[in-house]
Amino acid sequence: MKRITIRDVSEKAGVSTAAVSYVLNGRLGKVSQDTVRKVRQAVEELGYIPDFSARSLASNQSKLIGVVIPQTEDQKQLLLQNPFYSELVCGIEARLRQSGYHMILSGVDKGEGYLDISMQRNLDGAIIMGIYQEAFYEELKKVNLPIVLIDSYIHDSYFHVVGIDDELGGYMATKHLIDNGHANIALVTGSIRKDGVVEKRFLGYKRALKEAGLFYNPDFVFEQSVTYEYGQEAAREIRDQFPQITAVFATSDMVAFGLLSGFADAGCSVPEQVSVIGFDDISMARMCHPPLTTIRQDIVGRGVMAAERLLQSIAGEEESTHTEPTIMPLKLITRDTVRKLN
Amino acid sequence: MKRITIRDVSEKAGVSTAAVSYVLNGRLGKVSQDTVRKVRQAVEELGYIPDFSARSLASNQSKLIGVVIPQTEDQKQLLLQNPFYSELVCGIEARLRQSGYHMILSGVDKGEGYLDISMQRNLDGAIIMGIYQEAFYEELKKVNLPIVLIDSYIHDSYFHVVGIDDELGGYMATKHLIDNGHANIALVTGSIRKDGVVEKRFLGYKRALKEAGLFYNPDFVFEQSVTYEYGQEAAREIRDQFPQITAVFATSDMVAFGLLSGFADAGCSVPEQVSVIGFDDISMARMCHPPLTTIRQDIVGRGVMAAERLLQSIAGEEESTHTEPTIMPLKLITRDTVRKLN
DNA sequence: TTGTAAGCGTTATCAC
DNA sequence: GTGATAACGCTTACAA
Repeated sequence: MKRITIRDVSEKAGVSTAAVSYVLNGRLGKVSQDTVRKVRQAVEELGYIPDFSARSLASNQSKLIGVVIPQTEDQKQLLLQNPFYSELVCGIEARLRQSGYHMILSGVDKGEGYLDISMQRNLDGAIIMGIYQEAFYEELKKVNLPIVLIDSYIHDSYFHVVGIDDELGGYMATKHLIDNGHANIALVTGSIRKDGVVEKRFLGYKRALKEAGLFYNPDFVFEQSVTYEYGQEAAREIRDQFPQITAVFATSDMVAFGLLSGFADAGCSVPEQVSVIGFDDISMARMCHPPLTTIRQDIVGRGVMAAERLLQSIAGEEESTHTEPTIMPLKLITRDTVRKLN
Repeated sequence: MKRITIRDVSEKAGVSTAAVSYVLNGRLGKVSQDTVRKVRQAVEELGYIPDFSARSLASNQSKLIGVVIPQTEDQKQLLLQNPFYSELVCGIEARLRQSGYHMILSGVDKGEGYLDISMQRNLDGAIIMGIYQEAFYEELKKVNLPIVLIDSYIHDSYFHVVGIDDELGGYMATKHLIDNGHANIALVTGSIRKDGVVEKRFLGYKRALKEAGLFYNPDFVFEQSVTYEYGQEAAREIRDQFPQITAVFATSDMVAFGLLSGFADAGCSVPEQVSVIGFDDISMARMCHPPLTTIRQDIVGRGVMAAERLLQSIAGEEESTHTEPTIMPLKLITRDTVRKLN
């Protein structure tokens, strides 16, 4: 298919290439109504499709957004199998497409940074999920690109952040358990890293405990990885070693599923013998058995919001809220895995 | 960050831009060892990063691959929440990145075609998942781009296809049920469209029945949509209207999950009172309760293979197998949802 | 308002 | 081998 260029259009319309470019870019103040009409018609008849590479080269804007998601531990694959990330991506893509942007979805190889791809592709912005080394963020700043961070508590006004109040979420979950009469509450979680989302949820857990006058028992926190398998394992441990535990807060739904399965295998029924509450409300949460009580964050909405903020930033609409993180709401979703005691 | 261009490099190295370009593109036959060394050093010192937009403009290759996945019915969001697609995407991305390609992930809006984006971005190739109208494929051909189709039984040698033997899969699933003593076997599925994967699975179902000398009862096929909700609904109907049914083959794991839940709600236990077999073996299949017996297709592997074939095609390594679909293997995964009768 | 033309960073074609 | 230099398709001063 031979490419139709702006020159072809200009000839057909009997105007200059500049005029065509103006019309195409909506700078309608610079051209007459008549020209607009002629150009539009020529574009239509010729089936003209602009070349974004050329546009990017000339104007330094690519309409391309980089979206980075974490990878599996072996660095071989994206963590897209984790519904949390795929839902986020759904939201992002939907919003971006709506504004004529496209998304380059990728992981970032260990060691290698993101500088290369962002320069190579002339990205207009980026959305970064997950947590990385300090150096990674430093490098990002050098590119001087609008960037939205998701899941990061980095304290740097350079970055836009779309987050949730993880501490509150942890508190809400634990409180719900307490409100239902539970006192011996375990926490099952991925590794608690300083300033990570998990730490915040952990803090919320402790706050709820404290507020209720309950003893915080470090033995009740099971910390390893955010996987289904670890949930299973933790369930086994809990049953074997701490029969007094009547409820557990999993800091991610994925882990909660593992718990459900682990408890079932141990012949311990949920919620009759042990209650479980998750975090995230991924779509699977309502599909598992029994349906999971959890703290919902509107993940897709968060993706949309991230894209939204990025787009705003690109458009230069840096409001006063520029540096303040956007905090998305949280909601307790009561389903069938928490039982009221007594 | 000021951009370092090939010109800066050429000056620093004391050679022409052409020489630099040669070195960068590995046309080492055209330059002396000495030049290569000088260029490499200058690139290193300057931290040169090529501009793919310029490269794309000049050479018509973008190192960009379009990946299309279906959207939700309201056309608002990608169907990435469906683990089948997200796993596929994982495989594709991993393989592409390994070869220095990037992926633009998008849906395609109804009515609108894919011609625009492929021309705009100068895509080097595309991987299309899902099934579309005939016209969509015709349009794709016009772009004259290597294309790999997943999940399509389009009979057109223009396209590369990476598929599975859906008919065989349907047969395997049904046969497994029959081998376990079941005779009244329901089929729960999305809509059976001519030449769609679902139809093939349906055909396999019938073949297994026939081969076993079993009566094919149209009342036993529940055809609507590939969703969890429909699975639930179908379970209810089956229980209410056809108590004689002892096993059901769901043409997708997602539907099978719905069945599991629906049966449980109806107080009908799986596999004691009714057996269920799914299709796909998405990662959730081993996580649900009870773990799902299903037909596994290596979804990630299929994504890798799709990318692989696309890359080959781009490199011009059209082997004799060019036009023949690549068929990925299928495997019965026996877990806990099928019970042996008697 | 409109058109001309100079880039943007590469690649690729030629002479040398 | 090497180095000018003309594309590639578009945007954008600047001039008319």
